[in-house]
Amino acid sequence: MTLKRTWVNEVKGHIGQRVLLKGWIHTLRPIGKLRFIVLRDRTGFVQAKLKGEKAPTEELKEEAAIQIIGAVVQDQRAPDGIEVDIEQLVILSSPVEPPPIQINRPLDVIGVRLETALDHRTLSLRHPEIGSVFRVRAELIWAFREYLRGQGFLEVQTPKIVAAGTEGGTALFAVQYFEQTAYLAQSPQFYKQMLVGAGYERVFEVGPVYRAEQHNTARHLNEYISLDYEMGFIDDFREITQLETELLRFMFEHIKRACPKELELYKAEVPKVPKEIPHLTLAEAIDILKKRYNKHCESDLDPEGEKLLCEYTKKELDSEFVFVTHYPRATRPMYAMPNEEDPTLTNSFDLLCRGLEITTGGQRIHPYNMLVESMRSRGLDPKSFEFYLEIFKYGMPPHGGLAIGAERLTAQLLNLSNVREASFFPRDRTRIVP
RNA sequence: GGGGGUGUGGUGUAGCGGCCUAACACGCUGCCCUGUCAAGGCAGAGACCGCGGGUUCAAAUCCCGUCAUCCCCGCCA
Repeated sequence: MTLKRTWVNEVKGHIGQRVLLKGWIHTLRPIGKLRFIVLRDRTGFVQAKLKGEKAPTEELKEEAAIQIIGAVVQDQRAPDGIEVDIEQLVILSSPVEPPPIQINRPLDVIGVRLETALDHRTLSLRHPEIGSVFRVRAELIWAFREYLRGQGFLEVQTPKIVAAGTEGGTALFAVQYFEQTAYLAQSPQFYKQMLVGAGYERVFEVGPVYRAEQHNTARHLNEYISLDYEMGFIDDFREITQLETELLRFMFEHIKRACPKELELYKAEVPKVPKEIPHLTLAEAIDILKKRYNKHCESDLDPEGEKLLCEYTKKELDSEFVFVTHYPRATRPMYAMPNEEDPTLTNSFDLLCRGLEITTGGQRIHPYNMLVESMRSRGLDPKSFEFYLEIFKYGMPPHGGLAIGAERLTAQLLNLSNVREASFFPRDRTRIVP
C-alpha cells in the first residue's frame, strides 16, 4: 500500500496515523543523537523528530528537499503540541553549498538588502516574509477578476507588441519586428476601448505593461502588471469611480478572508473602503495643500503633495483613499474627455491610497470628430491611428475606465517600502536578470 | 535626464590616516549534548577592505578616475 502525501497544514488531523510528508528542511537542530527537523511545504511548517542514525547525516542540511514517513504524535514539548516521529527519511536533493540568504530567521534579524534578495530571487522567495507577498497579490488579482466577471465584464487579452504608443510615442521600448519597428505596449488603452466599441461593452484585462522611463525609484517598475477595465454606456465618470470603490471593497474583504496569516506576518491593516471615497478636484486638492500645509503644487501633485493630501483625507474625511479629479487637458492623454463646464479640464481622475497613486482613469472621448481633433491639436497624425479610430466612426458609446498598478496596490496594502518587493522578477532601470 | 549617498569574509554591519596581523552578529566546518524551537558549549576556516591610479614615512580610512549599486526629484500605475 502506498501512502498518499499529506500536506503539512493537515498533519494535526492525522494524530496517531502514519503520514507521508514532503518539503524542505526549514531548520535542523541536532541535540545529541536526536535531530529536530522543521519541515516546510507550501502550506506551512511542522516539526519532525529523527532518532539515531536513520539517514545519511552528511546530506542532511537545511533547505534540502526531503520526504519523510512517520507517525503523528502529540507531545507537549513540541511546537503546537504536535510532531512527527520519523520512521523513514529520503533526501531528494541536498544543497551543494550554503545558501547566500538564510531563510529560517526573521528578516529583521538576518537583514537582507533588497538588492541581495533580488539577486537571489528564487531563493529569497522561499523566505516566508518575502514570498508571502505573492499569495496576497494572487488573491488580489483573483478578486479583481471575480468582481468584474460578476458585473458582466469580459476578460480580454490585447497585444503587447504594438505599432504606436497611447501617449504619442515617448517612453516606449522599441522592438525589431521583422522589417518593421514595433513597441512594447505601455498600456492596453486603445485595445480595451476598441473592444468596448466592438460590442462587449465591459472588458477587463490583467497583463503586463512596459514603460521605458528612466526612473529609478521605490514606486516605479519598467514592467508591471496592470489591472485594467473599461466600460461603455456610462453617464459620467462617477460610474467608474463608484465601480472601483465597490471593486476595492470586494478585493480587500476577500484578502481579509483569504490571507489572515499573511496580513499578520506583515502587520498589515487592510484599509477601510468608505461607502463613498472622497472626490476632490485637483484645484481643490492644491488649495488644501496650500492652506493646510503651506505646500505649493502647480499643475499636478508631487509625491510629497500626494502624501500630505492622504494625511488630510485620513484625518478630516476618515478615508485612506482619495480620488483627485478634473486634471487639466494639458497633463492628460489626447483621449481624455474634456469637462463640459470647463473644457480646459478633463473628466479624469487618479486614485491615491496611503500617499501613493494607484490608479489613473477617466471618461474617454467617444465622438469621432472630437477625437480626431484632439489628436491634431497635439500634433498627432490620425492616419497612424486608423486602427484605433475606425470603431469610433460607427457608433462608439460614451465610455471610460481605469488601470490599477497591481504591484503598487499590493505594496500599499502590505506597507512594503519598495514596489520591487511586490514583483517576482522586477525589471528596473538596470535589472533584467533574474 | 538632474541631484545626493554607498561599495569591508556567504549575509548584515563596525572601523573612516599609524593601536587593523581588519572587529562583531548570523551562516559555514569539526567535536560534545535525547526536548530543541532566534537552541547551547568548545575548537576552527573564511576578506589582498569594488577596480585602477595618486598623496603620505604610513591608506580600508584622504584625493582623482572608473565600474557597480542605493536614495531623492522630474515622470508615472
